[in-house]
Amino acid sequence: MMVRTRKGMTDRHQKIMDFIIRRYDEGFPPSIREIGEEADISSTSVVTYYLKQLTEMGLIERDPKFSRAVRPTHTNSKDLFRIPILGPIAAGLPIPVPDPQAAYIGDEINGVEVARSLLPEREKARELFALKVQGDSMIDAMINDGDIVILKSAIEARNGDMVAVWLPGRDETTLKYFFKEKERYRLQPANPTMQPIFIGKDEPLEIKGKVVMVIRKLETTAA
Amino acid sequence: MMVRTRKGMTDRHQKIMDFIIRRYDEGFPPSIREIGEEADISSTSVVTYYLKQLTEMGLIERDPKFSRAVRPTHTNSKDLFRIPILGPIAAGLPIPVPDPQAAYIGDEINGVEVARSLLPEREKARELFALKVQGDSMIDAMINDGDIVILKSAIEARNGDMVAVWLPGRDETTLKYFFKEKERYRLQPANPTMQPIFIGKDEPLEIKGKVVMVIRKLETTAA
DNA sequence: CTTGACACAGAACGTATGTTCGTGTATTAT
DNA sequence: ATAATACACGAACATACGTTCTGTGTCAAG
Repeated sequence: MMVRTRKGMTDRHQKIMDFIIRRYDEGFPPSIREIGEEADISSTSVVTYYLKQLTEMGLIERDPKFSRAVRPTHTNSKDLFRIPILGPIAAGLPIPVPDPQAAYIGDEINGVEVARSLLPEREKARELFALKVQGDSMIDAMINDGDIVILKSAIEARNGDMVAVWLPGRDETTLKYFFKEKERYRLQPANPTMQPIFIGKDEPLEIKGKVVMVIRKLETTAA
Repeated sequence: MMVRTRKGMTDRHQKIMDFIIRRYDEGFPPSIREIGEEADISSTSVVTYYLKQLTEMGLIERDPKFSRAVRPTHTNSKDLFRIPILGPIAAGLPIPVPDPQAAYIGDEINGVEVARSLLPEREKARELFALKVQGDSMIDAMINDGDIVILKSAIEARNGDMVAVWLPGRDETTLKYFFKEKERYRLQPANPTMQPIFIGKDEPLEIKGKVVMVIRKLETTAA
């Protein structure tokens, strides 16, 4: 005897889902009865029946500990990371890095907000920091004065990573693609018309972070 | 008889406020009794007494229509714009522009999420669109293959704006700083080592948008 | 000492809330 | 015809919930 198959995501599921998302965005989650009114369901047990299915589909979460505890599982309004801007990055300056002891609380002046969806998967906000480019010295990395560079803390890199590197022997900071060669490191500019830097393996080279993203804001004239 | 002055924002107000914000971020607003437990207040009427003051201070909002309807007045977690990526931008392609009739509903595949704080003030989401750079032809704009360019719809520009321009006479799209000169337009590359393009005022030139932001995501190798 | 406001407390109350139970119809494959 | 499941319903129930009411203690100023 074959079981009657469920219809999956029906219009009614969708209507309930939309309502839960809308109320979630408003900050006031709905009750079972309010969901029923929205979806033209007259019985609270039918609403519970649908909420159970939406839970099983992984679309909503409920918490039986308190009332009105129903929310969408995935939202895009909470996926906003605030990444601290630790300082400038320029050719002649050492690179600011995060202090692991410090807690960077949301600071309007020295931070940048980035949607989680723009960041690599599994990236944790606490591993990221930002630096603001000062001057034209990063042009070989196709990065302009004023750009914001978002990095992941790192002291090592793999071939092909773009890294922020401090070269103490040259008093120089640079952003380049990193490659290990047999006897040396090659730091390759993003601009293909420019020459790489070669660093002998006996020369000091301090990787401070891997670049995961660059943000460039352009000033537009007022309308 | 002088009125005894109220103490303003006390530790207890702050504790209640922090709890309301935390539960708001979790998507499950608290009840009066839960707030009381958090703030060591044994009476629901005292909680109501404090909530009334927080409301008067403009810090929270309540809705008597339903239970658990208390939320912070100001939050920054809703400031996330989803901007549609309309297609590619490359030198030899015409520029995709928004269809004013179409409604771009949140589409996971063809959109980019941007924090509102990164966008110019007064910018409305509906005026923005994004294009993905295809190929190396925008290098003179310091923009790489794969970068996402966010634009504001525009058919005119002011001096100094970076614009997306389609030149029908040359079958060419370009991103450059725009200047009006006496007899011609000058399209100035972002890279100062490169030469500008001059377009006579009798030549067709179609401005499609002003660049407000560029996002560059870098692939990092898996750890 | 008196007065008025602030801050706090508990009880009572009516309404809101979600779960559980029993019931019914429709669909599907055997 | 049968059995299993989907889909739908209303009622009952215990608990959750916010407001209102009444009361008390403290404090500052006259």
